Amino acid sequence: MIQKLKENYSPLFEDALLTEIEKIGVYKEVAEGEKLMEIGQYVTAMPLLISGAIKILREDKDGDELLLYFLEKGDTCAMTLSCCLGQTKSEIRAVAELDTQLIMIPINKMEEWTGKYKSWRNFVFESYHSRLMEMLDTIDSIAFLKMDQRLLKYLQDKIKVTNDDVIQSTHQEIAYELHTSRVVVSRLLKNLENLGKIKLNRNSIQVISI
Amino acid sequence: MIQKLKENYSPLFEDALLTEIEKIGVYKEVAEGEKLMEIGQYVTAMPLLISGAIKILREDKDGDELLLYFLEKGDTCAMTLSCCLGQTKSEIRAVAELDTQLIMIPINKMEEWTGKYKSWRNFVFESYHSRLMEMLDTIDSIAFLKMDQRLLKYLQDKIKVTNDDVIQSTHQEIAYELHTSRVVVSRLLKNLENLGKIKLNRNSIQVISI
DNA sequence: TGACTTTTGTAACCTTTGTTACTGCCCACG
DNA sequence: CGTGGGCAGTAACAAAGGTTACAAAAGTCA
Repeated sequence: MIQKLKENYSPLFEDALLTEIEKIGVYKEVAEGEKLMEIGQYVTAMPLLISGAIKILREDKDGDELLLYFLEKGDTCAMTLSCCLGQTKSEIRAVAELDTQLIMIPINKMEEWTGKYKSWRNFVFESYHSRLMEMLDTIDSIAFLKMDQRLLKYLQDKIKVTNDDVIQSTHQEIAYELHTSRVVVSRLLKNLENLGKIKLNRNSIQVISI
Repeated sequence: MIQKLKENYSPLFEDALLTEIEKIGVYKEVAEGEKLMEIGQYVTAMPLLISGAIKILREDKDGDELLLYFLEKGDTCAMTLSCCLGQTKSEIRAVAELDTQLIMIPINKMEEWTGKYKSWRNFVFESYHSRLMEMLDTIDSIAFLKMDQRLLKYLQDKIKVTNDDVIQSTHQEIAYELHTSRVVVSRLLKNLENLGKIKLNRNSIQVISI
């Protein structure tokens, strides 16, 4: 664990902090598709990502979903931070997008470390900053873009995060994450295929050039 | 200034911090409609709101606007915080919604105070939390609600922030903030009037019951 | 193989939202 | 007092996206 920790967080954290993380943090692996956090659940630990990716989803009262953003290695979940400190319930759902390795830090260390370690403080602020920027980006997409543009952006984000130009998703799954209907996604994907930007197959989409 | 500061932040901040703020902070008044921050501008100070309200707007590359949320007394701007620490440019526009009193803190104090004062740290985290929650709320609105619901929510937020059930806005101004067209706003407002929820007048909307 | 399920393609239609165009109204100001 | 500019009402139309329905293709499994 300490090995992987250092690979990802070593220039960032001072040694004393790394040692503390090693002592207190709990190493965990989650498989693709596994749920890490559900809406309304109490938050007891915050994750530091070592590898893989986690998608963060929002849901409204009718059960309609929307993908907010992805977390990748070196990231942590600002929502979790936020909820920890406020002792409130989670506002989001977190699902592993890939097989993921992470270290869980119990929340009671949060307050202590933010006082004690400057590097931790910077990390936490940096995380908040990143997440705010990602939320802004999400808002830009849903407010200013039409569905075809949003879909394109979705495909781009997906291949970036999985590092694979073949996307293993059904149209229905994409529709959920963009909060639209399967028929609309199929329609727009077919357009993209006709433009030669993608190649459609059952359960997968090969991205050619977008 | 110290008077007003204490009224709003006294239970929150320890005395030593209040004294520092008094020494270093710059008291400022901005009139309704005045611009406090423009997109792309560098951030050199963060505001602590004493009274009034500030609206935070996002703009896309075509100049289309969207209202993100309001800041009120006791609030500070997490975007500013965020930008300060990262030394980056502002991603948002800030405009006074009402006549507003605030104290500007130079950003170089940020890092120092977050290390030194626990109460400041909590305040900053609390601010990030609030702003993240407001961003989530904004996302919910634009992703899950139809325009009529969004308009209703807009009117509710507006009367809450101004503490006045008469809204002094033109349909065009509302259209900008919701990122839609004037005709659509007029249409939906007329519906609300027919339902007896509001009374329309030139340059103002009287909210009766929503 | 054959029955069944899941996924995708597509047409037809509806609703919501955006656009254009024109009208009348109110108000400020010369 | 009249005229010009900003504001609001409305109709007619266009475009985007959502819904329903159905069929075909692909996979699954007994």
